[in-house]
Amino acid sequence: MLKNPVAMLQLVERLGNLIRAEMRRVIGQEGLQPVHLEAMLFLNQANRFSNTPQSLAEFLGVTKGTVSQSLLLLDRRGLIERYQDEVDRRVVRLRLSQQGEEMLEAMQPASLWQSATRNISANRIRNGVSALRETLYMLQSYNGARTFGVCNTCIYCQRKSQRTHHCALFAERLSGPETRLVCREHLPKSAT
Amino acid sequence: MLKNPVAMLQLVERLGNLIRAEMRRVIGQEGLQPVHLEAMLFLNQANRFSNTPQSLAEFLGVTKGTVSQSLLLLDRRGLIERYQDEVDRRVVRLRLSQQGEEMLEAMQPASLWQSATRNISANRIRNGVSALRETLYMLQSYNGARTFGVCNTCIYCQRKSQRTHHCALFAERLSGPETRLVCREHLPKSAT
DNA sequence: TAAATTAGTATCGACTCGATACTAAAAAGA
DNA sequence: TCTTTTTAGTATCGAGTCGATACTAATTTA
Repeated sequence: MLKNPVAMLQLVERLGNLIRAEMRRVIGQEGLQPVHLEAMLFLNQANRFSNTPQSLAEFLGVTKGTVSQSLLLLDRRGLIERYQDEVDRRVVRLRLSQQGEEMLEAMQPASLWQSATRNISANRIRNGVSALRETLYMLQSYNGARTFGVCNTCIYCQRKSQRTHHCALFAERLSGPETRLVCREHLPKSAT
Repeated sequence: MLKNPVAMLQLVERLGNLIRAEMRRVIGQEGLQPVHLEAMLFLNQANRFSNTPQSLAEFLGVTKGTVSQSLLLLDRRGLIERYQDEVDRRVVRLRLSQQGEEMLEAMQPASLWQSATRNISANRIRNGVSALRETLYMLQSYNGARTFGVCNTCIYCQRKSQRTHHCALFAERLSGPETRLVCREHLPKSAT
């Protein structure tokens, strides 16, 4: 029964709630809810294998019915675009609209956080990030949730040359910028 | 433009959402929502100066009208008790009922987290906790939010003897167990 | 003693969220 | 090849959150 892990849990919980409250404050002026901002942040980061309602539902941890409703609203507001997949005509692809990108750009959700962490030593932050990341992977592996990481931490990612990569799962070539997007099939290298 | 603080923000955000989703899963079986569990956890920790609807609203970051609705529900379910303050008859005092305490006890919200952090070195966790705590204090000071800490990190807390403490703000004696509860008037010693 | 502040409640409308039921396309089996 | 099953997504319903607004009652201030 260690005390520090519990302290870390409570801190993460509290910080998460504060971030959420701040989100509500900022995005409430647009008539949106926190989950809408999270959806937009996800779509801004998701690679071409992961930009679907199903994937978003898994990321947010809600049912596909729920996510369908939120997407309806984002669509009505003109913040996202939906289009049918070419090969599998069941799946819907999602992307931020011009307007959605501009809203995200104007919001700068991380700016407050940047100043809040200004005086913390790089070393402590590095340690914190590493502890949090490992906890995240463990938690996700427990309940079989996806990790939604980027390619360079993924077991399927193979570096072909200086600037071309290859995904062994989808058997497709990846451009440099693509390897910095998050993927629903991500499997962390460090998974033991 | 440092990268690591942003990584830490995203990790906290993601972990916060996972915790929230897990909360929803666990407490949903009782027909409750995450915010109800958070309210109960707060009431389980709040000292006698802080167990009011107003204080809970500030902790949760919602309006008093919203919190009033949630308290109505918790009351209907018999999970909390409400009683009038003796001296100021406007204020309502809150406490967990027997049933509420038992539910919280049975839930063990931290158990998953405990095992997820098992293999992380104590040193990295300590660093993480310290970085997160400082970030939390900074964020709270920015928007004038309360810190809701415990007495031994509070500027008003004076140690009188081995086991008696004194609060300089309320000018009252504090028992040992009381100094381990959270207070809405908490002011961190380290505040610069 | 009157005015202002404070703690809390009530009501409304937009939205989340899970549950359930549905459609349509693709995959698996016979 | 022709079902049967699985998968991706949508529609609808009910309980609840949440902010906004309007209200009551007790306390504090002027």
